[in-house]
Amino acid sequence: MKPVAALAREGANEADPAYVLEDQVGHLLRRAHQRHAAIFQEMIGDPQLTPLQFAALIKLDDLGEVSQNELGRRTAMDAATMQGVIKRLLARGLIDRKPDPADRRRVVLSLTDRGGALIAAAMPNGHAITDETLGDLSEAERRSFLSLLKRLA
Amino acid sequence: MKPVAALAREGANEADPAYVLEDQVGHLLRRAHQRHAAIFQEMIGDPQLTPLQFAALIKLDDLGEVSQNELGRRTAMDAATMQGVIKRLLARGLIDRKPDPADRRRVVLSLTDRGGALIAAAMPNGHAITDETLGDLSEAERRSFLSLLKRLA
DNA sequence: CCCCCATTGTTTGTACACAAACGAATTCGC
DNA sequence: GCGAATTCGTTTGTGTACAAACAATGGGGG
Repeated sequence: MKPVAALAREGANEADPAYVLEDQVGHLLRRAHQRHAAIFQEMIGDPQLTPLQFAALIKLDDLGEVSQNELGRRTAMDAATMQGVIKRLLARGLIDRKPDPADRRRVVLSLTDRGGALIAAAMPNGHAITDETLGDLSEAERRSFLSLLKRLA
Repeated sequence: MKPVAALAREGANEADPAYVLEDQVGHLLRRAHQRHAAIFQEMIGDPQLTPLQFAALIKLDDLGEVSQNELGRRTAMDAATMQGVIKRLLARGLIDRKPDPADRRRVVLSLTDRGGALIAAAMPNGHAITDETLGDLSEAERRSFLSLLKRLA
């Protein structure tokens, strides 16, 4: 069968643009994200630590004590995803968890000493990962790219 | 405990840059990708069709008959991920699958009529999704962003 | 011709990602 | 106060994403 894309280009409406997978934002975002994840895993220094876990630890360090949902909002993870991340961080003793006396629905999360030590050690790697991900872009290109990317995110 | 980030800023090395999660490429890529996935699901027109499945169908239409691994390479999916995608497309009767007579390790994939009809119907939505994802960027900004993003992917 | 090596597709295990539904607790409107 | 709506954390189910190990097949070099 002849490609639909080709048929469309021959069809009545000559304005039908071709759909080239490699040019679609979604596909490019997915690939760039994949590449970043690979770089992260290679450079973060702790094979068990994932990008989401690192993000959660960083934000926890930033905020001090927070509830689980609040931390999820700050790191752009939904509540169900947060479950798994928190479970694994607890299992490794990187965070603590206690009930909130003022609101019995909530749990309060905080960084343990181990967690603090881990992010202190990993933070330079985090910068290196960002640098490596940006690849061969110049300083001006990096600023421009990040500023545009922020408007999409 | 005081944030490690703050400690670093007070520490011996004043050049230690702050690690602001919201400014990291990885985090922004992840959020942009999430947003795109949400837009895709809302606008593609078929609630069952995912971005990966659509990409596989498009590439299959493009290439005609291909092996599973080859299709995976062209769509940036690894072999294990491809398994699941192919299984679901087969279950919906959107693609066909037959052994390659010339190489008994391979299976040859091809689009069914149903699959062809689906992508013909969905392709305009695909363009609309790309447009929506790019949001309020101007034409010049879109070109610039896509060109930079390609260099990262 | 045969052994080594690469490739193909599969399975298993771990980790995101989100919808949907849930019970429990809190807050808000009146 | 008090009933409705909201929020919190959890579970289940589906779908990426990839490492690692596997059997079967194919190709190439000696």
